[in-house]
Amino acid sequence: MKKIQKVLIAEDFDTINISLIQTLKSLDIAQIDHSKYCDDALLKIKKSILDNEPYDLLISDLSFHTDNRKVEIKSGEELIEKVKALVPKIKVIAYSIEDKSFLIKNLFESYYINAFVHKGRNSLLEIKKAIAEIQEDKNYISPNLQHFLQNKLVHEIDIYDIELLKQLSKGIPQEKMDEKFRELGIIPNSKSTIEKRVGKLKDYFKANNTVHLIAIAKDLGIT
Amino acid sequence: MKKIQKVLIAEDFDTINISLIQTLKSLDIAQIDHSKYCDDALLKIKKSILDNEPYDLLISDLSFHTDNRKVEIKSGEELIEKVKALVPKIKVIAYSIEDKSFLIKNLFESYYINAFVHKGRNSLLEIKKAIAEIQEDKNYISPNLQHFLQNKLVHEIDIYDIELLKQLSKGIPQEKMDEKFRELGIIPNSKSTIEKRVGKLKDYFKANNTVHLIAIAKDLGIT
DNA sequence: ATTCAAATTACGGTTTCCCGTAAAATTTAC
DNA sequence: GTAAATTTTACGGGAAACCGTAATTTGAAT
Repeated sequence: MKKIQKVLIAEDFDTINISLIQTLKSLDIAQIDHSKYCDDALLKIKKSILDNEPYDLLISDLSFHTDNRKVEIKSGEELIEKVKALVPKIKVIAYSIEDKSFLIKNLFESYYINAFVHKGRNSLLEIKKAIAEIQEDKNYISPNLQHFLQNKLVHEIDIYDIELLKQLSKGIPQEKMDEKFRELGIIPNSKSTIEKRVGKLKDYFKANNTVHLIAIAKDLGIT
Repeated sequence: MKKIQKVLIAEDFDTINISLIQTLKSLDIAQIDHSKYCDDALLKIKKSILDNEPYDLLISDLSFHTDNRKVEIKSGEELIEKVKALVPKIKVIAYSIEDKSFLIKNLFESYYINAFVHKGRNSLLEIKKAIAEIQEDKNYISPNLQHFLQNKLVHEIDIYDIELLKQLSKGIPQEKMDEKFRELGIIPNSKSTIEKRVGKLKDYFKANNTVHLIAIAKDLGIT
């Protein structure tokens, strides 16, 4: 219930940075910093801890373009994970164009983000709303994506299924998946079981074939 | 060689609109309008012609989110095509996150855009440069994408390939693709050619199999 | 019109995928 | 501890994908 006074923005686009900063200023936030690279953002977070002036809020994009600069942290998810590990109390708004249900649900459930704001036509207004909600210790998600959170589908696939989909989308043929799973120490790993699981997933996602299945999984952000 | 005085921005994100407008103002551009929907943008263009005060420049995004509003024009490409047909003299800057070589090449070659600015960490500076170049009647393309224009590989992926990838990711099996293509009036459509094209794509994208291929295509945003 | 190159189509053989059934192993229930 | 149920594994046959080669058609050049 503490007022948010110190905010860090992690976002690579200059255009978006400018507007976000402007918006945050209009909310009378005392200190607003920004980084165009995840690595920079993490450094700022670390420094703020050493200075004993931690950030109250991180607003982070999820995808960052690569350029000639070598970076350690490539995605917003990684950044969020590391930041939350360092400063569990920090609030996080994911601010992204992504609209994959699995991905968003996972951000809330595994990374404990506090808000997901969908980049769009009125997202600045939503950023303001999200900050207001967070100050009340509530979570926020853009209205057009809210239905993702009560979507049961996501619960019914487990880590095994996700690993299977990931390996398939990395090009491991179903035929060789038993070897791969043995290599990774995943059980069960017989050809037959793997075959059946793939079949179940196709059934579940109403996919005509494995190619279709992977296309669907990609759309949902599972892989 | 005429100074650009009247500009229309077509861009759905509020954040980006604000920054673009701010940047254009700093260039002393007399009139700056913007639309969050392509349809609106086209209407503004039409009105400007009727008023005999046509726009000198259109800065357009390529992809627009759909929301509950019903729209006629769904993409920046369509908008650009229609606008250039109405006002051949108008200059166009495509301002997008896209970095697909075939797409960009096609914008210059088929739609005669005058600049392609890649949304990124310093894109506002690039917008300024692009406008300066356009006023000298030159074209502009973001430095990190310049190699696309002389890249021969670009020719190796065309609309046919993209359609093929789309149908595969929609669940049409390769085996039945010949029927589907005949249905869609796409030629060539023999099993053999389709098989060879899929093979070429796998080769090109270094995919182990079709499942892998579609995963890669999804990641690249081709489908 | 003729020739030549390139693109398209046809086709056969091999591998992988797909689907059902049944045996073996593991878990659950009592 | 045993029986039943569930899960895992094995296997066989048909379908689709994969791969090379060769025949045919198309298109461009002259």
